[in-house]
Amino acid sequence: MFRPVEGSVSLPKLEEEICRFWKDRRIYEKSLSARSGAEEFVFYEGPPTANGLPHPGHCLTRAIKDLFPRYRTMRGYRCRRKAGWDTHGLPVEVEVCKELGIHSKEEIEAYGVEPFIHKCLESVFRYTKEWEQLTERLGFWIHLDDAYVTYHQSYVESVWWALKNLFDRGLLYQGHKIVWWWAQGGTALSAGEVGQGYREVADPSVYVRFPLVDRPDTDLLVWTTTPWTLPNNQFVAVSPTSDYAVVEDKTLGRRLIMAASLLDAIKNKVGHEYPKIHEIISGRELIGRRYVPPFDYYYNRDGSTTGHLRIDQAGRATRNMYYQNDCRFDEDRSAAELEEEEDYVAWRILPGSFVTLDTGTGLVHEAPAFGEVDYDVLLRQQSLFTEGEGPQLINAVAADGTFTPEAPDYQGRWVKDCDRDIIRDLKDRGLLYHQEQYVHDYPFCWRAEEDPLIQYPRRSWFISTTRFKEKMLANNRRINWLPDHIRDGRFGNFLETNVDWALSRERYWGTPLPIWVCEETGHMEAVAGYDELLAKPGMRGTDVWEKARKVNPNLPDDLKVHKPYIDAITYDSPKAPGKRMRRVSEVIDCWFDSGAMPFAQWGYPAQAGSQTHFAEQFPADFISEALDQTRGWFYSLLAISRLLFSPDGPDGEQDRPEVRPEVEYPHPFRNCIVLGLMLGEDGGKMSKSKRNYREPQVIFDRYGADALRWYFFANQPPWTSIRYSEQSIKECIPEFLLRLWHVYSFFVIYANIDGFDPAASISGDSISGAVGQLTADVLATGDGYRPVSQRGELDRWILSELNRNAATATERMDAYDNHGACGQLAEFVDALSNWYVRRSRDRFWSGEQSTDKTDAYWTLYECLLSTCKLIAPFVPFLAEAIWQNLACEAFCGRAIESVHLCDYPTARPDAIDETLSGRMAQVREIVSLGRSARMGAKLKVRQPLPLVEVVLADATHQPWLEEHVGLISGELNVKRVEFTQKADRYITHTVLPDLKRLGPRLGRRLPGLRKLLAEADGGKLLAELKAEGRITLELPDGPVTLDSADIQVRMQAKQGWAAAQGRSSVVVLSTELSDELVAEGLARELVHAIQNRRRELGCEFTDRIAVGVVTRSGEIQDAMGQFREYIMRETLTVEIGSEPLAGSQPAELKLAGHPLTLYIRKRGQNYFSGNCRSV
RNA sequence: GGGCGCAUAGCUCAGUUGGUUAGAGCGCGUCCCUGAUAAGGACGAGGUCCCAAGUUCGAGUCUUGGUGCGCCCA
Repeated sequence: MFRPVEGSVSLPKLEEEICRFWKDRRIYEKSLSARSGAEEFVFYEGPPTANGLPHPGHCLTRAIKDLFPRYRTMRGYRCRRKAGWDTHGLPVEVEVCKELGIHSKEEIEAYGVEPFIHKCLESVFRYTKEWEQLTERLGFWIHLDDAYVTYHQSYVESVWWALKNLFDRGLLYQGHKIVWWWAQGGTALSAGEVGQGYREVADPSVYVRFPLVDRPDTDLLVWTTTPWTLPNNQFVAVSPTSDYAVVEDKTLGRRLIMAASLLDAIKNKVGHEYPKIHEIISGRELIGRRYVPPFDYYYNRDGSTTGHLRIDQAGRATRNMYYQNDCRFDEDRSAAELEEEEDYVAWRILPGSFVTLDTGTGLVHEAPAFGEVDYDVLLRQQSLFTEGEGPQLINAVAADGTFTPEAPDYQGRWVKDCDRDIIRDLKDRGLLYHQEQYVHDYPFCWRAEEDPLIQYPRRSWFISTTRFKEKMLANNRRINWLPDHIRDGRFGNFLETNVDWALSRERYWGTPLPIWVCEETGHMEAVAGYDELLAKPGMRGTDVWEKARKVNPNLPDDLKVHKPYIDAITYDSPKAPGKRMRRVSEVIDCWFDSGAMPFAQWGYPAQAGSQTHFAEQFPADFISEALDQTRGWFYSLLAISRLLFSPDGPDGEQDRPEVRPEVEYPHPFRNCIVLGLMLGEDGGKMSKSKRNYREPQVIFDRYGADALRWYFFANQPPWTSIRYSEQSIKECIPEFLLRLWHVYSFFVIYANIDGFDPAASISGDSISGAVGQLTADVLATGDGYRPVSQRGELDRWILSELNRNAATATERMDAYDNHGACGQLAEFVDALSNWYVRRSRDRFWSGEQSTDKTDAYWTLYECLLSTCKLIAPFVPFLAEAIWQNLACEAFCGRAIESVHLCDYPTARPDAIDETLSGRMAQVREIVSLGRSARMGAKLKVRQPLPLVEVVLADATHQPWLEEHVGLISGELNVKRVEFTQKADRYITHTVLPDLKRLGPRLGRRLPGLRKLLAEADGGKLLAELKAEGRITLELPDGPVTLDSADIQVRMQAKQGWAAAQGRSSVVVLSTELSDELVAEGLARELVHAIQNRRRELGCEFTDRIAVGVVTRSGEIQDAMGQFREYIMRETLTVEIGSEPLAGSQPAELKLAGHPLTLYIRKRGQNYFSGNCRSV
């Protein structure tokens, strides 16, 4: 006996029970231990931050992260899943600041760094409980107890190890980074914060003359909207591919150079006459020309300074780089001359691909200190000179936003306030050509609304990633990205434009940058561990941590490697006796933390066992996150891995520290599913305040986790940006989950009625009686189990479908295509429910215990068991629920205790019968057409018809079909099915060309042939083809000969028949009704009415009834007479009469227009026993 | 401004190497079934495959341009 299945199932309730079951029985752990020694399938968890509540997007990520490990485990791999938490970073600090009602760094320092990071720590784990609950409820199996945590000492030390490696190899260096700077607050703002503060403002827009050095009568006309940056001018950039005009300004009496296309616009603005254009020259020709900048603070000193140019490997001096690959070389110089080759360091014209010609003059003022693009220009220039001889960054502005003594005229004044005076000064000196207001968006501090931000250089630490660009690209090319356009698109492009990784952050809550500097000499050392630090000579400062610990004994030990405690630790400088080594103040970008997880999750290399763990779990086979991680985690993983774990370093690296393991590309991940972003129900961004999505917990409570999972997996490929839809989640239930559930419930009902009990006859192994996974081999030992080849067509067909689907689902899942796999599974469940069970119902109802019936049970049982396994990775709860009943409970614990410990079903090729699939598809088409024809003729299925005639386009399967007309006649309620070849009375034939074949052969003659065939008499052509084996058609440009493979025949039903046409057949109904057929139809109507009444009266399946039908209709009386037994059998009627029944409520009805009164009375159940159908 | 992606039925989405009649679910309409039953099923209506040009015998599919939307970066 199987445990009876409740008809209306509450999936959420069921799932919660299964959650408990998995936990109690430690099924996840068992799924791992069962695979000990097996090949590893390596999964990396990208660590989420638990300082906010999880939303539906996180559910998608976590669902996908669960699916493939589950699947691979069932496929025989061992897949460890270590959870992780990202704990550092600015977002955490911002949350805490919000909480404390503070904002600036000064306020944080006033509050105290120590209590501040305690708050950060608290905040990071605020929602851990919610995250863990969600993880478990969603069925995401992962080791939460064993999670790696980025602030833990072992993790931090692992990150330090990596940084020390980079530092010692010269790949970690200090440089400048241009940031959006809030001068009044003394802090840089993150991109997100800057984005919030844009406002439209009017700034001065000035056109300034920069005289050329070699042509003192000619000026560059330069445009800028930040006059205050002019004292720091270092270069002028032009567009090398555009034309520039040299014009005479009559009013001024000088020549001006400006973009040719802007000439008119400028002339109109200024109102000057330009009587003559002297010359049109390309921007390229301007490059290298020197000019005199408007302020001489630096020019006085360095205006004539030159530096040696760098000699490249080909022995060429490179100067004035136009573009990356478009340099000017001095080819005809000798080596000695090249060594001497020099150029002026600054105040030259340079190429700039960023120069646009929509506004301004086409000549752009460059002040590298105050613009990111400008700064890149400086870096590029520096790279052209021998180390140390190129242009240096000049900066006459202090961090508080005031001019330094280097600009004595404006010293001590806020830069923006100086705009007016600078303009006046230019005017006085005659350099100002034109001035106006320029309205544009400019960022302000989101906290102090009156403070404009400025771009400003800050000392910062960088990792030399650009030196690995080609190597990262090579690695990237080997990664299997899904969708694959990420590889060469978004991610590849990002790598192509790689800039050195700005690693340091002037913040508080993060992994401290492990670099100690000598206070005297500036000598620097990287430290890879806390113990290493303690062992340094003259180490002092651990007392700060010890004191804190005494005050608060609950402080986690891990905090000691964080600010402010780590900052207190100093040691003796090896370079200057008596001086101290002190840590730099910065923490690092938290993306470095998460990108280090492949090794840092194990505390590699210091932690015991980490070497082995790392070697076994690197690289990952599979990772998945959403698209927004392209420049985040995906990049940090790849960059760090490439810098550390490949044998070849950057060009020129020598004596590189040994690192193991060194791994072939791709690493650190081989397959990566990039998930689409999830939108709210309204198509907008998901937002808590807009309430445009339903919280995951509500979804779990209403529909369950399987519904949500199936919605994610089956509705679209995972990289689609989906619009989250509660309705769609809900619909997954009837479309898939409930459909399967009903098949399962149907099986259990009838198996119990018929006493189908596989456990009774399957003994399992001789000692324990274990039956394991109840594979087909095990089932084959059961009573009455017959080889599939001996069973009927329907059974063979569904088992063929089962195996076909197992094969395809496996193939799809191996290719990381969950959407394709789900399509297959849904199709199978549909076939099982809507064709196999539907067409087999009679077999299960039949009274006697026949072989055919037993076959049906074994077939359906096997299908259900295999389906459980097939769907287990997708909808683990439903799969488990069915498995528990059909396998575990039925076999009283002799079966394997969870479906998730089973092997994924593999297809048995011998069970797949493609021919049978094709035939059954044809049967289903015929039935569908038959129904369509019935609809057209308004003949309901209850009315039996004498005959249906089927015209097949291709008679190959006809003999088989003739043997299986029962499927058709049963479904269509017709007495006879005939296949006819002489179908001319019903149909006309159209002959169509096979385009795929004829297209290449006929080319442009094809349209002519198509026209000819469309107009021809199809029947005649076919007759000719049959007689001759080919047909020849006369086209205007010559004859064309076609054989049977060149054409396709389409049939069309003629008017006047109850017919319907499909791709391969036409179905014609015979609509002549004999009296007997009409009577039978009436009998079925009566059965229908009685059954309805039974339901209304609340009869059980097995209840027997007495029926009274009172009617004056002779037709109904006749039908009752003729089909008395049929009616009684179908409705479990033990007495039927034409009189009212005492004590029963009469029901007034109309049957096909005939009025009648129906009386029904329940009878005792003890008349019969056993199967209610076997009357 | 640059990069990437998306645009197919009222809605949410599929659409395999270009091929004859572009599909599914929901919703809608008509109906069937009523012993899987607070389910299930069939049939039908509904499409300028965003627009334009090109390649081709043939384009939802390939190319180019445009429009709209999204994301990332400036």
